[in-house]
Amino acid sequence: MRRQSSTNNGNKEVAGLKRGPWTAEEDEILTAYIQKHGHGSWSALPEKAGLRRCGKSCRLRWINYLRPDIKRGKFSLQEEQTIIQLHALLGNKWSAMAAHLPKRTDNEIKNHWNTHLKKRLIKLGIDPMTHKPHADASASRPSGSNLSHMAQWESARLEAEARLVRDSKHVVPSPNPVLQKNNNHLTPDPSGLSLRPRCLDVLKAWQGVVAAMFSFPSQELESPISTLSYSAVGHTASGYTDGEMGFGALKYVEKSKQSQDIEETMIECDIDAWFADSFRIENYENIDEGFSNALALNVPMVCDSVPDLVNSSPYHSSVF
DNA sequence: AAGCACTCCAACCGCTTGTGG
DNA sequence: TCCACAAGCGGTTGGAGTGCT
Repeated sequence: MRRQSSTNNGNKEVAGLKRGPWTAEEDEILTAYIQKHGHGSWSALPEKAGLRRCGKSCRLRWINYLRPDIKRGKFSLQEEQTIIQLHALLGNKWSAMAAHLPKRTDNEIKNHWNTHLKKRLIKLGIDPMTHKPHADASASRPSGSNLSHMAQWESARLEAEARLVRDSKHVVPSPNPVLQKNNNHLTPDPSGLSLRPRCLDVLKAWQGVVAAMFSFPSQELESPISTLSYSAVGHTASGYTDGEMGFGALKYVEKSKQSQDIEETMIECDIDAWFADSFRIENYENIDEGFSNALALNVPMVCDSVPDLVNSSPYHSSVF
């Protein structure tokens, strides 16, 4: 099943090192060793643990498969929504996205994007890279206006990433020795057990922008498949009254459990409808500009405020 | 049942980045 | 500053699984 390079013999051994699929026995050995000793130096681990694998392979196996805090299986609707939002903001920064999706690995998110979400967007005529309708992209020569928006967007993104890098250097050292060495990285700790890195609060900015875009009456917002209904609250024409980029300007009201259950079933059956509903063409042109503005307004970039996007508040965004 | 086409994802590779001497 | 090594990251792909004819 596994990839075979031209320089090896598939699942056979090269220089005494085994490659290819992991056996249950190998998994057991690796898991037992890490649980007892921690991974320490990955390059030294295989020999210490008695595995005939390279350290890199052990690391990948642990991070992407064996870690006890990994959630496996089907992605929920909320998770998919989050991934799409994050991808629109971050691009192919899978590890950064994984930091916002608890218990999901960058590899898993990447795979899900490439095999499911990307295809659905394409199917709906949305460019998965720009997150804009293909009607715009198909022109292949963006208008001056679009170029301007794209430039603003990219500029804002680069600025945000630079800020992220700066902020990440001030992470409080973790008491976990495993974390200390890597505490200035964007990714979760290698053992994947505790650290949620300081990270860009991009989603909050995004949600603020989206909230601003969808300031029309609630019935227009409501997706036929949404599990929530929204109502504009405290949102004035001149700005936001709650002091947080309009993020709190929309309140969502949970429907009855019964109707929620029914609609969750509908979601399973009509995911494409959700996509279509989520990407209203008429509003798309404003997203990039709005996000730039959000950054210009100095939206607080405190990661801790979004510690757990999926679990803490499933439906932040009025888009979704 | 057999053959084919397609999907999905675990695992690899190569490059980049961080760290220590 | 330079170099070597380790770790992290994103892109890619082989092959098992599944569905269709």
